Amino acid sequence: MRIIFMGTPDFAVPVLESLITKHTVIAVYTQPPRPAGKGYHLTPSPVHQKAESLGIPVYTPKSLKNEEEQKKFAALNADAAVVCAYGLILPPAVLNAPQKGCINIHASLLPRWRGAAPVQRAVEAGDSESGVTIMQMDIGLDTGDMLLKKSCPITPETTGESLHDALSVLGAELILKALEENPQPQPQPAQGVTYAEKIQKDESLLDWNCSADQLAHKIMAFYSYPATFSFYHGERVKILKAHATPLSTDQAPGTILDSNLHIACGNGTVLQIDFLQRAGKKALSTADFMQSAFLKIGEKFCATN
RNA sequence: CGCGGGGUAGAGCAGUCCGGUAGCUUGCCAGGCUCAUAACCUGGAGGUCGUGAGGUUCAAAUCCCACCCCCGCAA
Repeated sequence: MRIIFMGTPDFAVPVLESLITKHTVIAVYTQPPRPAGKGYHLTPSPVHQKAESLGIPVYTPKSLKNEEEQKKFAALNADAAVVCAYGLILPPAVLNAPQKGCINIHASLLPRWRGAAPVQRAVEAGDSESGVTIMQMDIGLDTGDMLLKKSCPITPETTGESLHDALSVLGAELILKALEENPQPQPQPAQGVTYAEKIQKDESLLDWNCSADQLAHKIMAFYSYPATFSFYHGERVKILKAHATPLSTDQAPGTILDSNLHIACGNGTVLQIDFLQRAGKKALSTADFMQSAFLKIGEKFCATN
């Protein structure tokens, strides 16, 4: 089939790679290059870079709301458009242009976690499974009829990053299957709808009054990006990985209980930090980190500097 | 030219301002002791101090120059 691919971040790259093995990708739509990285240089998106290296024409409109872009899109005369974490809203004129419409790869088991950050929200909520849904796009936010679905377990070791990578691969497989098998579209259930809000910057700051379970979920969900953090003697420390323990304590939340970095949390629960990083330093395991005398037992992490 | 921190033993760091024997903690090896709450004692191995037959100097981890790499913020 002649396919237009629309995607932007790393997550979408395996999907593009997968598509070109069975189909003709006639154009790639992606977000315009943005300033990024230490030098603040304009950086093309991961999908942009991959498409260029594959010699596929790349389009980077700021919006698809104007008629001119919509005509350009329609003129490509595609059989279908595959959309994966593109980052722009598709107006009806675009949704209806390809013969088979626009097909979306969404990183959750819909209708749970519609929206921007389904991967992190699933881990943060402590879900025991996540997955990928292939759906026929309609005007709503991730409300289209479902074509295929496949689940993937979430364990205490699952991070936002590891789930992201797993679902990315899963999505790349499923989209081929969907295009090949033409499954019957099924409406999403009305029950069980939740929305995955975009991750806000201030969410990364840990509140030690939460339970160890909640904190562990959030810490793992936010790894490796944007990563959670706390303050210790005014210095910013990223808490990268942790797990809840069955222990309990009467120490104040945030207190460092021992050299294994057991930390007192809300309601006397205890969290163990496994992986952390000082500002400007490398990320270290707890064992390595504690070789320096930086953190002292009995002192505490704070939510402010 | 967005702002900033860093590269010294396997790991984590001090030393750099103010040049003068390469230090600390931990890990590792050997021996001792016989121990809970990071066990302890003694001994030992282990380093081109990111790179440059660079510059300055009697002397450079330290001062100057160029380059490479890692990371925090911000996006």
